[in-house]
Amino acid sequence: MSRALKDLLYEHVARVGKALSSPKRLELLELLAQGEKTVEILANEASIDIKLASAHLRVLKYSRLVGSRREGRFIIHYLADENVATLWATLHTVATERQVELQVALENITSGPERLTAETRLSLFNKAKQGNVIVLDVRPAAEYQAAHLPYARSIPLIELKRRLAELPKNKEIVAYCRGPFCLMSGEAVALLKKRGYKVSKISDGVAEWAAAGLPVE
Amino acid sequence: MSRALKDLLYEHVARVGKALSSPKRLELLELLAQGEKTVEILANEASIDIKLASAHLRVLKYSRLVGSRREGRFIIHYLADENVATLWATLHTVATERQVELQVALENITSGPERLTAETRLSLFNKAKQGNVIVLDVRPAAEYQAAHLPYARSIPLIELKRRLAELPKNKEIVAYCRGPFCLMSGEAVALLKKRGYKVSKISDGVAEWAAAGLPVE
DNA sequence: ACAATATTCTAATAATCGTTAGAATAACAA
DNA sequence: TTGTTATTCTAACGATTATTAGAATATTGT
Repeated sequence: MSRALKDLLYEHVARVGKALSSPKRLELLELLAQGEKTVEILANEASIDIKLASAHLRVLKYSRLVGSRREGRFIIHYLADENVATLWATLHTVATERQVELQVALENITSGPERLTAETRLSLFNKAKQGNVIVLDVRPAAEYQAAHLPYARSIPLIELKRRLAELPKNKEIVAYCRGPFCLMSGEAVALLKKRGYKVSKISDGVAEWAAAGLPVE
Repeated sequence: MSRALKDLLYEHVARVGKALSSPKRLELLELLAQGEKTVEILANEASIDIKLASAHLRVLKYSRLVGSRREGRFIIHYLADENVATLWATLHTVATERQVELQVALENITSGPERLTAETRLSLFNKAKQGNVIVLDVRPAAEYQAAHLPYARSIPLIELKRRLAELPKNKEIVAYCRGPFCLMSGEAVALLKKRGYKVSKISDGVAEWAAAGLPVE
């Protein structure tokens, strides 16, 4: 009967939904959207036990959102394709739009109500192209190498203090990191502002940027 | 500490993920994407008990994907906004792309490998505009009224057999229903083909059509 | 062959979720 | 007021999931 078929179809989609139903798994997905990683790195970044990270990755693999391959002694995990990053971006966008509590919580990170529009993104892209603004990627170097915003320059947050000389004080700087839930760009802005730089931040990461239809490098 | 804040943020997004983690809730979401409905209608369409539908709706309301209002004796449930329908479309698209099992199961519905492309949609839109093709909406009349594809004509599947005279045999007919998981357009095609009509179907529903950036009426 | 490393697999427990049945509520109709 | 209808709320059960600890596996280096 057709009911059994329908149930089967929704069952399969729900498998993906289940993968998205745990906070820790979402955090892992966001991390993987920055580039492929080992379990250890994922566990450290998400502040959880390696065994727990492995268990969550198993669910993500079962839903086919994440794949893995062995490389020597390490097992590398990665997003199955770019659409998975887009799904994550769509999900957190809808969540932010709909949940006032989430908006309130986000205000602790974003100084203003900085919802990026198509124009904001495009104008940033053009200013970066013409060299009128420095787009600053403060994520770890490996993530910058995997993918980054166009014309972006990499100075990881941990190295920022000792590499201040690389940044000019007269030019506008726009910092970004992993996405709207990442605190790194906020810390970078705080540091740079104290030192007198003209700096602001955007909430986009590469996933959000790409989901908006713009190119990444 | 920042870890607590991060946990809170992902927690809130996961609330939306949880809403998407049950097959029945997904089916309810798809039904609501066709237009607002009472619990009784939702329960009947999804083949579940009213109490169970009500319980699932409570989860959907908690995640803010669904809203409700009282109208006399009935309580009407509806999607919180169009982005929720887009989220559903994105979710089942990614699921279908990633899960071979789902693709196999879908082959029982779709005769061919009919992934709609931007060109397919646009060419259908233009042909419909010029009257070269009849776009046939076989969903219940109320859902057609809530929203339908541009230039579409409504003949609900139940009425199709007795309203055959309304359809010309020399013109191309393209049927659609609620989306890729809905069986109605398939049944309509089977019926019409047997009677000698030039008929095919598309897997899009209004949610998929709108998510692709095309207009609905 | 043997130890070390990175990670998964298995098992166990507590917490959460899906589902059902029965009581409660809110609007309407007699 | 009393009954009827549509729906939610509460309580309960078994099924599933998150998390942790310990054993097992695959690869590398000695």
